[in-house]
Amino acid sequence: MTDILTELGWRNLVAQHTPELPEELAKGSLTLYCGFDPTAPSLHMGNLAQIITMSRFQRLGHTPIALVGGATGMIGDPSGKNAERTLNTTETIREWESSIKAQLEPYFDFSGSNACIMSNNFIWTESMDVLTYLRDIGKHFSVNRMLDKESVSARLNGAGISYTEFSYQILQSLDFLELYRRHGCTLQIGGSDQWGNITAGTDLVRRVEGASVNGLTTPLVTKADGTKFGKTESGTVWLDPNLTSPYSFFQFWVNADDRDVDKLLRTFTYRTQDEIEALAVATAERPHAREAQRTLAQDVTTLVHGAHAAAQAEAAAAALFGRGELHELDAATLNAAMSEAPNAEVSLEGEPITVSELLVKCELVASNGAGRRAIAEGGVSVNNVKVTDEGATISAEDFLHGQWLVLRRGKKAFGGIKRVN
RNA sequence: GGCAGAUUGCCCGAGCGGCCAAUGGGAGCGGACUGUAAAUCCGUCGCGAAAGCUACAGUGGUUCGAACCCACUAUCUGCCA
Repeated sequence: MTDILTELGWRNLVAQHTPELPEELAKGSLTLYCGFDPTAPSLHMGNLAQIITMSRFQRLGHTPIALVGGATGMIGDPSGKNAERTLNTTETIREWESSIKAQLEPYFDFSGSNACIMSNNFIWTESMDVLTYLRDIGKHFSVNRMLDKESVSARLNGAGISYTEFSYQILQSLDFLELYRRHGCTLQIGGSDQWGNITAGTDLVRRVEGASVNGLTTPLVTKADGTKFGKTESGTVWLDPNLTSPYSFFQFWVNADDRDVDKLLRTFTYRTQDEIEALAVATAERPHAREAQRTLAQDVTTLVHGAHAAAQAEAAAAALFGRGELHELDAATLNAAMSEAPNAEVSLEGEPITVSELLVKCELVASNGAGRRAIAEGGVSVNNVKVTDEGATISAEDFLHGQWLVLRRGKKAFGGIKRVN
């Protein structure tokens, strides 16, 4: 069986690890954890990278603990933030907590000898009193060392930091200690921005329990063009299908830059080294075929949204971007494809409706004026036929199979208009 | 606490009584070129079909007329305590 460090190594997924980690791993399977704070209603791409990393450990026999940060999420991690965060209300956090817990579950195996454990740091912090916190935990932290952490020092030289956020590293360290005591957890993983918090935890466990525990971080996923990974023009790419549709999710991966696709395959898929190297060759030799991007999109969409949704998203993309005539699509395929794309319903009664109004309806443009402009620029087509008249209207005959109108803006943005009468 | 300065459209940043919906850059969007890529070039970029409307931190004022002048409020930044 491959060992995990070799596996993570060829995938370029190791940024840093504690020196004793290889030795510890050589002894056999261990229990590890990664925390997910409820700072939003859904997890996103950055979290997915950690989830997958953890599941790679589980596949190789280690026991993962998925920790929901019900407590830490109430404090706010200063790492990577240049200003104090606004605290969310307790009710909001409790809500996000449960949706994130549900979101994490499908990625892990909850049976067998190394079944995944779900936990929540709220369990051990909720009833802890201030004096216990200060005497039993706080006593082990040197403020001098806390100030040295990058996440804190950056803020001291900038916008400042509240005592609340300053304490974040203590709470996260407490998690490691509790998980060590409760489940024998000896490894924490996270993104490279978590290194400071992780080592704070290994220090605490050493001081309190005299035990040697480890940390490992993965490199932050970056993009070749310097923009932030996991974002599109319309914002964060979420794992929740209600926030980011499976179609958009699929498109996000299909559109990956050639320069990034190899790294993304290594990070986000379970493909073997041979497969990924073959895809890199394919990209170099036949870039227009986009085999690597297609594989990536297919794999990750299947992982997150299931095989059915992935197939639908791909079929929709094939229908919309394909060379084939839209008129030749059968009703079922068309219906499936259109349901995936942003769509709106329209009634043909009353005033004839203009194409630019329809563009607004399915949110392809921000305003009527922008719609007319887009048409004037030659960037709009209905059923793959370019619209030339700014004031163009549509009629019953335009609807494919009597029910769908395929709106396209530019090359990549599609929208469906469904006739309801 | 005192003194000085700042606050402009998604972001940065000009404008400093009429010619300002506001120069420039970035992002975004469209087109050409392509491979649902990158780079490049061109165009576009408050709302409205238009008349016009809403905007230059907020509120009030001066003026025929204000993003620009005045007062107060809020926030931020320096300098002095």
